[in-house]
Amino acid sequence: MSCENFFREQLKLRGLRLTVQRKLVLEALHDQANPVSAEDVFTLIQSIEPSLDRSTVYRTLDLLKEIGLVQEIHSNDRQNYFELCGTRLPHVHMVCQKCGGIFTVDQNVFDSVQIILQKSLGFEAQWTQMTIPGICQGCHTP
Amino acid sequence: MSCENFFREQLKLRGLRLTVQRKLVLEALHDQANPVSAEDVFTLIQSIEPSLDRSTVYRTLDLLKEIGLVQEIHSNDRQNYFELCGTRLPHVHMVCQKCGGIFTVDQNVFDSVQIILQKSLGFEAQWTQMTIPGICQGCHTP
DNA sequence: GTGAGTGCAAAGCATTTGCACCTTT
DNA sequence: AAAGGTGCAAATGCTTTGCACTCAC
Repeated sequence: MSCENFFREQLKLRGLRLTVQRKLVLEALHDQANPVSAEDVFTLIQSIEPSLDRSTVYRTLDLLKEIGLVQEIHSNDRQNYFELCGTRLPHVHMVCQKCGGIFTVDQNVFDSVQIILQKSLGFEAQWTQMTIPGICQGCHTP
Repeated sequence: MSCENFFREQLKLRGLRLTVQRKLVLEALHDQANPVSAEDVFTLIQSIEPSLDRSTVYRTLDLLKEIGLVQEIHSNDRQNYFELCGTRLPHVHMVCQKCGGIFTVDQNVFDSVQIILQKSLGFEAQWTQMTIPGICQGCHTP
């Protein structure tokens, strides 16, 4: 797992340590196809290491974010989601407001809008860090 | 104030009532140039009507959202923001991840992307219900 | 051995809810 | 009079924090 080596390296760089808990969080994220909430990560690890605490999950997600291994996705439901980055090309998430289904599109779909925002406002949009709400095909015609 | 008439009309349509509190919330929003948090609304009204409760603010904002007079903006700080939108065309919000500044663009900027998502995935995106994270001009070159 | 990291419990904070009383219609 | 609306207080849910103990280095 190249992620883990990179993580270890970055930790050493900062005088931090690679613990069992940190490995578990990284692994849990690595196994997911879709973004997961902190609670999801917590639950996933529960079965392997029941003693792990929620606060450790939060602290580790924060750390991973800082290092740049993890992206936080701001959703419109209360909680935020996390995703290991680097495994795929940058992509944008959509969430169906009815069924909760998650869909993705390639970031380049937004290239034209990106340029408009850039030129008109000087705003550099970060598409990969958000979730587009909407209604999916299945829920649209029930 | 045409907002209030529209509000009154929509309330009647649903068998709901126009109360002093609801008028105050609408008024408070009407006076703001920029989006405000629920707490802001609460504070603004405090000086006029100190007995008004936070929960009433939340309930009223919810109601106004449902009616379509108010748009909710999901920011990156903890709290969300609200904005009266009956007076303008539907618009999309952007939040600077550094300074927290809120910017807006007209919804039609997204027309082309809307069609792409629609045709390729059958996904009907709801642009006005999301917030685009990014870096604003001011924070980009400090 | 030393300081970073953890679990635990408690605190924060924005928001929501249950309920008895009040007010609009 | 009836039903919707409000204030109050308590609860909720996600997240953060303080602290003493533990463990990676």
